[in-house]
Amino acid sequence: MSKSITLNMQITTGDPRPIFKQIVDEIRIQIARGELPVGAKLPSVRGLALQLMVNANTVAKAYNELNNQGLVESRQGLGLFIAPQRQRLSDAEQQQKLQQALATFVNEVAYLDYSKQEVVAAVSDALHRLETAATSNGE
Amino acid sequence: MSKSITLNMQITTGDPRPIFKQIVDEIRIQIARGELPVGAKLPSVRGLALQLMVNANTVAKAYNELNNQGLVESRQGLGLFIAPQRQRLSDAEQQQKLQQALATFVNEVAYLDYSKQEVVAAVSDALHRLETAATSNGE
Amino acid sequence: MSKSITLNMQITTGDPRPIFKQIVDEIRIQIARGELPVGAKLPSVRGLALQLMVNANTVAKAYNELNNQGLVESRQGLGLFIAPQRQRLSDAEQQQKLQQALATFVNEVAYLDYSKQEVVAAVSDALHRLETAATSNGE
Amino acid sequence: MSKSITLNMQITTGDPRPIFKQIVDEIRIQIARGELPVGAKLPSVRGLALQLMVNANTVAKAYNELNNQGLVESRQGLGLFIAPQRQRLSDAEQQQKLQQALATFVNEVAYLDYSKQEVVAAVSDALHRLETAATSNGE
DNA sequence: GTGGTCTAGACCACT
DNA sequence: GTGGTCTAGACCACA
Repeated sequence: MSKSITLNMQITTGDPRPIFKQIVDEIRIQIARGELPVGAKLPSVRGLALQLMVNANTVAKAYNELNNQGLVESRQGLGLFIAPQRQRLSDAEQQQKLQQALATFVNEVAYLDYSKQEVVAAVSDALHRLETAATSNGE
Repeated sequence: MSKSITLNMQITTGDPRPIFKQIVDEIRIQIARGELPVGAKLPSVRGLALQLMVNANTVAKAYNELNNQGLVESRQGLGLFIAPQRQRLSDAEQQQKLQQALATFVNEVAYLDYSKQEVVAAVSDALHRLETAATSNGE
Repeated sequence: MSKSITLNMQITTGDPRPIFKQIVDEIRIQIARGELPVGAKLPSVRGLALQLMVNANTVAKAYNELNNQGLVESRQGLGLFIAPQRQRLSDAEQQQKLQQALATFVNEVAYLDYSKQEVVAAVSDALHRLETAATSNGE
Repeated sequence: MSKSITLNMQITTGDPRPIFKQIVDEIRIQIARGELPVGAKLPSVRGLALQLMVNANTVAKAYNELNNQGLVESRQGLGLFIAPQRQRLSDAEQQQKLQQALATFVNEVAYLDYSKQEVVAAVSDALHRLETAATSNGE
């Protein structure tokens, strides 16, 4: 029996994203960072639901989403496991996702009293914080 | 009687933003760019609803939002007008909006296969395009 | 206000497919046949749930699936609409789906006492029946 | 004591079929091909479980299924043996199995961009490959 | 024990 | 009224 990884994450109630999306995003990021190695077993639906104090269906929905995206694969009766890489998103899709996120962001920020430089700097900062977060709490 | 400005915009159905938000954003941006001068009269709710082919309630909601934010002001029985500048958003509020948008953006982009540099460059580009768009189609 | 199309379909309890999958498949087939024209409005979640005597969440799950696959797009507060075509599945994906279905089928049939000819004839028949079903009840 | 045959097979994790079904199918096919002669002794539950690296209960379930279908028979304390032919499935049952498999297959393929001819050809191919596979690796 | 499906009923944002 | 999300609790197939 292979033991599940423990996910360290938590739900933010102030977050505009629905709970299941927060879970999806967090796991996706941890996979991208390499914190969740291929073949690792995710916590059980019920287990993660308990940990996050969320309904099991909500976790199941998140897991289902990850499954659809090919990031994770379920083995019947055993659980969910991090899937081997294979091209997870085509270049075109990635490009589209980026443009999409970019548009939303710019629309949200355009009318604020910040100069282009200030905004770019803020983005750079935020990305930097994200990268270093991995090393600081990962171990 | 002062004639209403004609708003130069259109609704995108593929857009993840709700319709009323698209309207709010567009007007906000046009104000920020100076395309809508202080004191200018906005189209009537019904007029804009017709022009954009959306429900009148939706336009009303957008106008209401703009009113709450102090960007426009209603004069009894006359319509909505672009409000004079005065500090429209406190520094704290601006800061919060930026952080909020930043978080959403980063969450959306983190797991894509782009380097920090690429993302920052893309943001810079997008902001640049926005600025120059103002001068090119503004007149 | 655009009126919804009425879907003529029904849930089969003997079917090994879960209910939501039956709904997805049926709508997918009707789209493929051209019975549901681009831009047509699907029945509301609650409406179809009533019609099929199924829980609303189940219909919602089916609609969600169709949405993910890009066959349908939701307009906030208005409903679900048949999406314009754009390449819905890459050739490689289609090929893979076919091979997948083929494998399952062959595995199910291989040990039965039918000759290759009989099986092929049966498949041909089944496909033929499917095609003609469109014209007979579609109008 | 008669020595068990060694089964020539392996479990595929990507396969949508549950593991026990993969075992059942594989053995069924090998019987149909005549690779497993009547009276031959199957590996023990534990033995096959070890070989395939799956849970013993899973193998037991597969064996149980084969037993129910009359393809194998257990001799008290000796093990499982390939049963003599006698009519293993009634015509009606065979017919039903075929129709069932057909329906699933057609539902899966109907909305793909393949012509009837292409699908039929693909089926014919797949069946052909199956038959020839028997002679090539059977010895 | 695992995930997957379904029901019932509630709340929310948007139109 | 529309879809989307969440909770609670049930049942099923699989390992």
